Amino acid sequence: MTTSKTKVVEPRSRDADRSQLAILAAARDEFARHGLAGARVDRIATHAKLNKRLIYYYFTSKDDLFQAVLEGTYADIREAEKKLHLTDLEPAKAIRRMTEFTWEYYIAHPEFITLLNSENLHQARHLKDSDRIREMNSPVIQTLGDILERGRREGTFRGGIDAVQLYVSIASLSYFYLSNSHTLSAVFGRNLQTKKAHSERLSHICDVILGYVLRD
Amino acid sequence: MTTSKTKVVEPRSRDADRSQLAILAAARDEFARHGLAGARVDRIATHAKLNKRLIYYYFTSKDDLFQAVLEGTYADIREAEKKLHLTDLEPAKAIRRMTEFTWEYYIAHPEFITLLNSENLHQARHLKDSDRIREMNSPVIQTLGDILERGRREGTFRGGIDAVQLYVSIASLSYFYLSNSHTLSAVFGRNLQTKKAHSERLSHICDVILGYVLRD
DNA sequence: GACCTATTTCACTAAATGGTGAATAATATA
DNA sequence: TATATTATTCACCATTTAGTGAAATAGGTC
Repeated sequence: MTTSKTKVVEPRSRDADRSQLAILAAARDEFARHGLAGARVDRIATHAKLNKRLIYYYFTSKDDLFQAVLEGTYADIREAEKKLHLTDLEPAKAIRRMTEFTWEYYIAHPEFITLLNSENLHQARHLKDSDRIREMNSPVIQTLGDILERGRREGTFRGGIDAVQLYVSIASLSYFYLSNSHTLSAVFGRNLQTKKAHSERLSHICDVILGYVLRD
Repeated sequence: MTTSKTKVVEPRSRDADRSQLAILAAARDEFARHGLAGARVDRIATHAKLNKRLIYYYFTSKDDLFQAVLEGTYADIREAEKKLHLTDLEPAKAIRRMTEFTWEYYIAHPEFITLLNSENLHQARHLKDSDRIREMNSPVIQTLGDILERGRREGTFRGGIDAVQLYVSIASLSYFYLSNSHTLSAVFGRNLQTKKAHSERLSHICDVILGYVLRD
């Protein structure tokens, strides 16, 4: 219940949280577009509609800001992963669901890919420095292990599959295609970013993953 | 047969070809290490042991130099691909050979990965501008199509496999692992760059690809 | 040996860039 | 209402960076 004064409806002119979020959003976009070295702090300030000095007030340095952006990006994907209820599904369905989720997440969050590429160019320096990220261990590996075990007992899955290897492979097949779509499109002379190409790719990926996991 | 004068052993003090090659080598290293925006022209000059002005004399601009580096990088992999004689092998062996080649090429040429990542960050701008690269079409897709057809006729391969999709998948499984090994190692708390981890990965990749290609 | 041209060095610049000290204004607090 | 604190603006700087004009020099050619 707010008072009837008009002031209340208007956004506060000072709001530390809002400012930080605006900086983080603008920074995520800028780093995703241009990489760490190519990103411009001035441009981040402009897009956040805030004074550049504030960026240093809240985030100390360009590198620290990049780290904060990475932390947010990891927090987001971990959050999305938690909403997958793979345990409810039968093994083959669960693997398919997980594969489709991965594809769709990368499609919906292209900045995730370029940010990770940047971080790997820098040898995961910021990630290693971040306690927050290291504490956010993915629940997916554990779940995937359970599903594989379940499928093997049922007799539908082949045995001896390492959950980490499979997880990396599922990610690979989507990530590489989307990350390198520009060069691949140019080299193959065929646009890989159409709706049709996307659905063909996802279908192929599911065939590869299930073809591997399912017993002959 | 050279004369006995000591002078002959010493390198020529002026040699345009040698200078260009030295610049290209230093540039490839610098771009691979730091990306396009992070690369420093001064550093390239220092490492090439040549005056910076020469870089602009031969390559006009930083972007043009990057394009030249990309051209060289693509020329190299195309050259290596040509040496694969996949047609001599039976289908399953050929697919395995191709998969192992891809893995080993990326291992031996880590700069290939970071350069491609940079180029994709820039939406393949330089590649699209380069007639040289667009003329270098990979023979591998054609060969792969032939192998798939052969395997299907023999009855060992499943039908309906698209050569481009398969090619991309083979590349994906190696590329993603190596490109993202820093963040993956940190997240999983396990070093993915050991000799053992490498051989386990390659073995898994072959299982996935052959599991998909071979008929049940 | 003179001359020409391709190659290389030198000295320099304009603009951009990450970063900062200090003043100022809004808000919370007493 | 006075005061302390937090958030924001302003003006500024030292360096770095891609890029360049012009002079010098080496080596082949006549």
